[in-house]
Amino acid sequence: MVRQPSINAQNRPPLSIERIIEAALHIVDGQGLGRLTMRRLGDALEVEAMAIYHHLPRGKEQLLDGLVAHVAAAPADERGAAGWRDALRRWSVSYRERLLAHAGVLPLLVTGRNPAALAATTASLREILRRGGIPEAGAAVAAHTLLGYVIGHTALEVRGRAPAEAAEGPVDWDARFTAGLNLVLNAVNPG
Amino acid sequence: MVRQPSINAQNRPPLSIERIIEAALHIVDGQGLGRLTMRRLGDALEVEAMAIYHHLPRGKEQLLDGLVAHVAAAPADERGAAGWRDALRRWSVSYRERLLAHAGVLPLLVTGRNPAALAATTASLREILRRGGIPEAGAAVAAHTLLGYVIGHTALEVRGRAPAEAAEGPVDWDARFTAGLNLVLNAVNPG
DNA sequence: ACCTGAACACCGTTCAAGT
DNA sequence: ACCTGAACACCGTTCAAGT
Repeated sequence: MVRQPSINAQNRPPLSIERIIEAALHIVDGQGLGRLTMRRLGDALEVEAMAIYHHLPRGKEQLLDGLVAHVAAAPADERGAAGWRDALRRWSVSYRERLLAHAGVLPLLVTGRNPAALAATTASLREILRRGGIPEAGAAVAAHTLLGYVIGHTALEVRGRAPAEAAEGPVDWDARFTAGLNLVLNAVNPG
Repeated sequence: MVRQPSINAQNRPPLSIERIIEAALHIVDGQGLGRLTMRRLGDALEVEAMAIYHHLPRGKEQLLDGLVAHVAAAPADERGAAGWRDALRRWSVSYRERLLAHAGVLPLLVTGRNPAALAATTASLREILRRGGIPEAGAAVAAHTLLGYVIGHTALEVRGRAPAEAAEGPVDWDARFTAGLNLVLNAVNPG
């Protein structure tokens, strides 16, 4: 008699850290961070939850670290920038877009978790500033000021898009971000 | 025979929302957000966990909303400010101090949760700007730019204070914050 | 090497009951 | 009115076992 392997086991791509992170991000984007559980993640991957531990020995902590790395550390897009000032602008715009696209992981970003991921982000900003000839001390301040603004303003947007911004009417958040970005870019690089 | 009420029930201050929030904040500050559970909170209040629901019918959601309100919405200290520009500075410094003192609730701040709390915060900033004679449109941008910077930079600090900021040596975060704040304040109010 | 199944110690929350 | 105790449906994780 020919062996008949179990239906689910055949021709399935093997589990990998990449596929796990991808599936987790999909759950967070679609249902929120609170609904990301190991069991649900296992379901999404058509696997028992416990199989995940074989690839992420540190369990859920490692999973969340991976989400932070995936969202925060990937290089922001600055293609086609006209000079380094424009590169700063494009970098900020595309970094904000990614944060908004994965707003569910924002709470993980403001934790001590995975500090290396954000170090990589600031490093890429400092590289742009270095190209502009900004001295090292000023570049360190400029990078944190700009990144701080982008992250903080995005956080305000996430809260502001929720109902009941009593103080003012509905806000055009894209325009608001751009206006603030202009102020910060001018401050970081006057003249 | 004289009635003997149970030992625990006598002369205990009755549970109140204020005492509950206070105890919850104490747990978060001391042990982190992840260790704030209804059962542990009950222990801290010398009460069964289920008693808390009598005061917070919406349960843990309402508890977290209360933490956000307590940390984010309280007015920042600007006493003794020499003019409104100095008031903006003092406001920012004291708001950052409070965020750092309760860094464990930062993740709750970057959620859609309790948007009214942050609306109150921006309103207090706009009041200072109004006193400075800044026109309404500019004040709206300035308030979000400044608050965005303060929140975002504080988030960077929380991550940066964790080990392994590979790119640069140990950072003087107080000085870094002040330097960036100077840039932003200048941008928000040139001249 | 990779995955499963049962088990353990926890969660948040409901609900009937006590005082 | 305020709190308790038992119960329910879930968690993350360990560990022995399967293939």
